[in-house]
Amino acid sequence: MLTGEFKYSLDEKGRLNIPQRVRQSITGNIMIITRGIDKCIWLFPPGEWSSISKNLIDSSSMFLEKTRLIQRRILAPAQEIEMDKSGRISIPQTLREYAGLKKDCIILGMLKYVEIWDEEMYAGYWDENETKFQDAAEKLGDKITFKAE
Amino acid sequence: MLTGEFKYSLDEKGRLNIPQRVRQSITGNIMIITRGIDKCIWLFPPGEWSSISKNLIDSSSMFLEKTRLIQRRILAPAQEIEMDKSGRISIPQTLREYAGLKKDCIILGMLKYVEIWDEEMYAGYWDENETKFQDAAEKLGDKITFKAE
DNA sequence: CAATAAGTGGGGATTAGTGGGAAAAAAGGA
DNA sequence: TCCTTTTTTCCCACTAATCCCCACTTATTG
Repeated sequence: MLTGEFKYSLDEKGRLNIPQRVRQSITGNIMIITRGIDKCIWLFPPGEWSSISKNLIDSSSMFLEKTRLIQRRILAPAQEIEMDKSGRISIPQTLREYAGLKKDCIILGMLKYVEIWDEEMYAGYWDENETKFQDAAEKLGDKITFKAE
Repeated sequence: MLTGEFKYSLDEKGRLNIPQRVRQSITGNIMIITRGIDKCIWLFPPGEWSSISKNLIDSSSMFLEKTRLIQRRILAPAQEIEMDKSGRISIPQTLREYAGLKKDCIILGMLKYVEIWDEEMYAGYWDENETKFQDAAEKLGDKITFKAE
């Protein structure tokens, strides 16, 4: 899956175009859509999803609280969706509400999956988290450097 | 059983539609309905229910308190219900009260079973548990990663 | 600037979901 | 017991959502 940050709009019928650059790295026209962590939607190619969901299911009994939390939040909202011939998806209503999608959306290619944000929510996310990001970056400082050549 | 998160309303006659996506993964039109853990209702396909209920009964003696708790809470309230021709169910009154169902309901496909929540109660559940979920997710961080290639 | 690729909009058919009337069954009362 | 009243079930009709397809517009490339 490629990376990239794109801006597209939901049309009148609630369809969202997936950029060609992202689509070309997916085989077939099926994706798995689910709630992300933070107020965004996650889109997985079927293969990636099955390995993730298998990990989530493996350690699961409905009688454990932790299992129910994970299942309800990540696993349950997952649905297979199809991209139409021109590469658009329809986002299920509950997910649209969760992510607060109105019209303008930001689509993020995350190598193995895709995130969909409402544009304003995404701006809000960075307003709140820029500092945390700076800290996280600081901690990477020791590990990640350009090697002298 | 498929996953998916859906929003439907109880109608005037107290009927609730089960989404086509969920129905199509069930053979026949019979389901077992019972109290769930947390303020929701559980719906099982007959096959799943018989293995769960057998587990609950087998590993238990009525002389143990813990058994009686589980039996009264999960096993006893269970009833068979039928879906009508357009795929709706009528939810028994005691269960409706337990889950606080008013009008708008959230239906969660949980792979092996289905959960039914009152919409507001479900929102409340996440208000209370979002932090617990974030912790649980954070702990999964070690286990669930994309393998370097 | 022409040719091709990518993205957008919308009409019409089909399916899913909703509401409600009428028949059947159950409950209640004299 | 028999009649009335209420509840449940069954079915049909209407509405809304989804899907499928095609055509138009915009962007990209040589």
